[in-house]
Amino acid sequence: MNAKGPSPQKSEVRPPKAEVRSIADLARIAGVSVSTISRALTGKGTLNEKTRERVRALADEHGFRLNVAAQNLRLGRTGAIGVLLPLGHDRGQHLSDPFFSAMLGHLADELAEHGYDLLMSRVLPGRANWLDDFVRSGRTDGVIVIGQSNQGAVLDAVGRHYRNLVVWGAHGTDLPYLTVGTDNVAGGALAAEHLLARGRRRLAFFGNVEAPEFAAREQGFLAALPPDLRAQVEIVPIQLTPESSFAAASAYFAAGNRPDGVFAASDIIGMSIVSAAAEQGIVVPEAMSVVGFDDILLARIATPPLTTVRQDIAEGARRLVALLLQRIAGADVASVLLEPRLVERGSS
Amino acid sequence: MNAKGPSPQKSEVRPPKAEVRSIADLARIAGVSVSTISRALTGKGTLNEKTRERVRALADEHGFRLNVAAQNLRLGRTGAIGVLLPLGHDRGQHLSDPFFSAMLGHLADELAEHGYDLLMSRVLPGRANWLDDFVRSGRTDGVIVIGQSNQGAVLDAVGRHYRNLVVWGAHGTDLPYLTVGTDNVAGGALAAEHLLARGRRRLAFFGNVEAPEFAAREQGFLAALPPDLRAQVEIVPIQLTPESSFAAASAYFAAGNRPDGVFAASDIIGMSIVSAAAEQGIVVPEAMSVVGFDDILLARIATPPLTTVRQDIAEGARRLVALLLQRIAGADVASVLLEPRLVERGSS
DNA sequence: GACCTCTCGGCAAACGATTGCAAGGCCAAA
DNA sequence: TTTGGCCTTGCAATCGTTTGCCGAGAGGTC
Repeated sequence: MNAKGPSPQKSEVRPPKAEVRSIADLARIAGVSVSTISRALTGKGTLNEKTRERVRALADEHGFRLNVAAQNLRLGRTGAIGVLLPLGHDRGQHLSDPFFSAMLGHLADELAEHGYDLLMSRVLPGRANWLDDFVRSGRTDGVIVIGQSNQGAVLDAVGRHYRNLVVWGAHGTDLPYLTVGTDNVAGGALAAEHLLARGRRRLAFFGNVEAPEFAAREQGFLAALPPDLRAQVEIVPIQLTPESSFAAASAYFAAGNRPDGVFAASDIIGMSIVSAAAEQGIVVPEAMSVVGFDDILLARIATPPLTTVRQDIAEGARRLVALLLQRIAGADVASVLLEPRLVERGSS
Repeated sequence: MNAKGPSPQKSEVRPPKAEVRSIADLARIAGVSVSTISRALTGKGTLNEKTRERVRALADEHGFRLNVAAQNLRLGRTGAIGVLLPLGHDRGQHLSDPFFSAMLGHLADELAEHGYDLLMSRVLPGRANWLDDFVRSGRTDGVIVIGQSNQGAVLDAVGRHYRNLVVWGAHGTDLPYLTVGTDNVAGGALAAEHLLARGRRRLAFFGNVEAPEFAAREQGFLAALPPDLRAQVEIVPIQLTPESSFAAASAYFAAGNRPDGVFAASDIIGMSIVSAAAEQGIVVPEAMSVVGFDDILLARIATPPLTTVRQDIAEGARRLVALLLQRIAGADVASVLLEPRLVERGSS
């Protein structure tokens, strides 16, 4: 149990001396009024430096911290930002995709840096009011939705009367809410150009085009192909979970389909394809090139390492938070479109 | 933008009629007192059914929802559970492991099912008081810590005076806090037995033994080996991130080491090893068997699919939440130890 | 018609903080 | 000694709910 890494530094963790639950309790002990305590602990207002020090020491001694809930109620804010993941018809579906969890991690860091808590909520299916309900409950000062999924209508409706809403996803025209997202059309084009440059001609696209993000990737992919090839591209509808995408890919190859170049709408789908292909004796990259999308951390340690269209998740998270906080502050801000980048690895 | 999947069902999302911010506003409009509004909307207390319906309709009409913050303040609770991930000296480190994100997703579901929000917080390194501070701020009704990491001392100190604390991790004796975790020693033994059964004799363990979870896996692994083999096992210290584990594995193989059986302390490490081995021309599973730990979703779609010691994450999340809520309710509960299971796949 | 019993809904005090306003203390200048 | 000004700190209202207590009617019975 000996700490070897980051070890305890500042002060010791110690048990409280007496039960001090509110500033009123502390005021009694200190022999001052509650306002003095408040001013001492928040640092707001003017107060004699000695008094402030004395109160702070006393608070420390009793292990007292201001109650954030009460503070927030009084200040008319919550100090928390909601992060919502729509489309969870399968438990764990979205979070199973490392892209989402990476995004979540970066959002947590970024929000923490700005003093906000991150209130996470998976959205259960079927409730049309999920977003409206969440917003109205007043639990957070703003909302970040990761992925438009097929919930465009809901986002539109809420975005029209609720301003503190930022969505990760495709950049539509005239959306009533802010978006931050990768240029999926450009990303699809990158994949197409790369497969063409590798001499691939029998092409396939694997992805679920119900979601606007994926639809844009497909569209960009097709648009960048010469017309004769474009007409022959096979579109394989596929779900996001590893199991179902693996199963679909297996079935596809087992049916005798033999494309020589595949663009997968996500890295997870890409890895499923590689794995399914291997089982059918199709060797990647010799017999078939596979290009993914996202550049999740695991893409590098896949076997073979996955060529992919990289989205800068960290930058995305930074922009999402920045935009939202500016909007909360009342600033006038615009949506952001990030440029994707092709990362060539062993799978193509 | 046409919704195809779960489509809007119940009521329409609509803008509010007038500015109704508090039950006082609504009371004025309805011509009743605030208590009546409260009773109508919460369903608590007795109220004429007709009045209740009338108030509810009016609230709906104006898009009014009770302010959760105020409600919680009054009720002396927060309605939120904190989920903390310690040891984040590398941004995104822990969340990059699908194990953590899967756990997080299941926790979110499980908590939502019990009416709690999930307040997520990555813990920044170096602050010895991180947990104490968080607990004292009163932002949540309870805390779930995912992974003991090297923070045993901190957990001990806080656990002694704060009861609503549950930790995912190793099951120590006489810990002052509740734990839910897999029997890591048994898991290590499963891996050892499996490698022995495959006829492997030149064994290696890859993992970071600073964390008690991993140390227990190593210990169980070693204990299950015959003494002569045990003495020859190579212990390769390795970090959790994909990049660093891949780099370490690469260096290890490049140095000419050629074990024929490897036990990796996590699936991510296992996949890194397979990938690094492939680069050096070591064929898995023919020349070397690899066994991972966790059974993350991706283990199935790895190439080759990864043999691994499965932890039941969903069950773990369920137990974590159940234990915490029982404890919050004042019940007397005990820590839980889950049995791991070996899942044989192509990598061994 | 008087009295009792219910049922319904209003009053007001909490929950734990923040903050505008003003009172009191202190010091220096007159 | 008086007065004015500044610095420090206290008073009390407020944020939006919940809920114990109690009064006012309604309805029933004799």
